[in-house]
Amino acid sequence: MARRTPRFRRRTRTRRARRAPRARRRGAHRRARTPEVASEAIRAAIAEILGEMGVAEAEIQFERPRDPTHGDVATNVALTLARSLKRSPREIAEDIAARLDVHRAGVETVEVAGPGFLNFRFAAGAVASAVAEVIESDEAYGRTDSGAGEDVMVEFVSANPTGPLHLGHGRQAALGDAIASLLEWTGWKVHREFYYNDSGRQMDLLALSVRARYRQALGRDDALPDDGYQGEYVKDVADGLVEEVGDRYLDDDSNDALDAIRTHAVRMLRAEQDRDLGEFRVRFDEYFLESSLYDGGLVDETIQRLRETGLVYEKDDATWLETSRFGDQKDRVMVRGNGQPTYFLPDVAYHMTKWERGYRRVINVQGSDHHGTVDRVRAGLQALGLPAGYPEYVLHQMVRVEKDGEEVKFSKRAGSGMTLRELFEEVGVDVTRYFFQMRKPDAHLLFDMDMALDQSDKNPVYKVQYAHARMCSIFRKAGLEPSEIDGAGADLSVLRHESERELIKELGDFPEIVERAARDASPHVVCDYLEQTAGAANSWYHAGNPTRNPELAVLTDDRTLRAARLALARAVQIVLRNGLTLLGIDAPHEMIRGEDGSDEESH
RNA sequence: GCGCCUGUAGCUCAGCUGGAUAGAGCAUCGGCCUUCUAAGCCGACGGUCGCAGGUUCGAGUCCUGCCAGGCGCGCCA
Repeated sequence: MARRTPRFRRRTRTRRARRAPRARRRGAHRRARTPEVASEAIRAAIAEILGEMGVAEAEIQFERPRDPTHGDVATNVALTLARSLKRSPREIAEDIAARLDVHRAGVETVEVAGPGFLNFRFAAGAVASAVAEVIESDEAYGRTDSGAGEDVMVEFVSANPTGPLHLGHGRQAALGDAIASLLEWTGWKVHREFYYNDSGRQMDLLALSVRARYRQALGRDDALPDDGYQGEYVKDVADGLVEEVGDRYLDDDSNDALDAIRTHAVRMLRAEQDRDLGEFRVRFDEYFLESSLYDGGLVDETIQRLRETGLVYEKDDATWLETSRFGDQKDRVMVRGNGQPTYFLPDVAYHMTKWERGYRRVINVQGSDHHGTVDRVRAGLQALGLPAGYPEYVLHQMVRVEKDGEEVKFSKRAGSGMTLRELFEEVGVDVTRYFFQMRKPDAHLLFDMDMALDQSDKNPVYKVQYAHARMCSIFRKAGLEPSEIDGAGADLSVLRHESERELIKELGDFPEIVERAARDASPHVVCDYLEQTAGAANSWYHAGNPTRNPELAVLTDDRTLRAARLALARAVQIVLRNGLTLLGIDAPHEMIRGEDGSDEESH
């Protein structure tokens, strides 16, 4: 299936990004920014009042209260000033509220609440302006330019070509791709890279395993090596070899023959991984081969450069690097007693190329079982003069699959855990991607097959997709293409029902959600947001049931309301679509229930 | 033994640089179909935030110690 996600190459500067300097934007808002203009007016008014009260400088933070009765936006500035002013926060808040010119601050009401919060409520028109902004920005809504076009590399998956991709790789593929997209959406120029460990002992073991299966396939009684690869796929690779070369290597134990077998195996397995990743809709800009480091002399060059630092020493026949000087728990061997380099050395050489290729920011997405290598690699790079925190790491915990309350463990084909393909063929690519993204990387992931196979709104993926499809169904009913709804002539201030206000404020949150998710490399933030927004959209949609509640229906006879509500539906559809697109998940115009558990969608 | 991650409702999880009565989904229970698709909506029930101290006007969030689980501690990758 081709990746339907449009690729936006141009970088867009939103109006908001242009208006607010980056530093202030980061600290200024907590949960929301709706609507920006209004918050800025309040900020200015409060700053002036604080000046009158003798406060030279104070950070005025806004947040969107969880409870709608607390208004549209609130600030805790009185609480933060309590200590320095030696007055109770409540008293300070009362003072500010009394001095505030409500009209000039652009709000309808201000209230002091709780321990000293100032709660503001906007006029309906101010809230609704977010709808116009969403529609106007369309595919660019949610994009910002805080990355300023700088280069960043995201390295992920990086599986050895020794077998099919398993679920850990799948989580990494989904996470890495989403993190890369988040960076693109926030103005970074992203390079997606996959590093292949195609040298070393595991490759030898693979070649020996294939050779054994190859000879078995030709009727010879041969045994797998002790630590050999057990999966069925090794037999497929061996069968492929038989097809290609017949019995050429049946009695040939030479290194040349083994090299040829290894090359064949790597080619086949890489092709299989590429197929799996392609169907999983993950693409890379570059595949970097470990073997190229050796071929290009970079491993030798790296050890040479390390020696020049004076941090290298010989002990027990091996060559060591003083990585403990840079925070590693102990020094590490670079070259073994037998003259072979350990994995550490090409790892350092590889990461050095990232720096030398110009990437001043690199994010490595890896399984947390590799966290032991983090300090080591960083130490090696620091020895060569690179900065201490380079590269950044996103380490994700393991995946567990449960079906009917029981853990699913085995895959005959892989000889171990379930493969990525087995999973997404059963539940669909959209569901698999979403489930891998909906938990923070730090957390263990329980993949609930029962929920994944459910095709109702209980399944969070479908809940979001249904909400999107519902908006599209309104457009169809109205006889309009989505793009025909531009909201231009609509009087949005008529959107004053509580469910509408809440929904609009949700939509206004999206750009900040994307910023935050990108900053924290946390796609799950987007998932949570989409589920919440989809829930608000579904509530609004159902509240407007034309039979039971005709006064809230979108397609009402009142032309003004109809135009405004169509615009809102359009804004909802845009935000849900943008969020899903960002996560690499389809935003179908119509949901069609599949017979076999796989979802079919029409567009 | 040392290091990293995790511990929040029956289950799966949010909770961003400490801020208002700790939130969501699932499950359970109770309402609601002449529909812009009920593949749904509305409501209720449910929590000593692992434990014990500390910092603070204020702690799920920060600090210390302990307990439990996962992962890692190789001249393996």
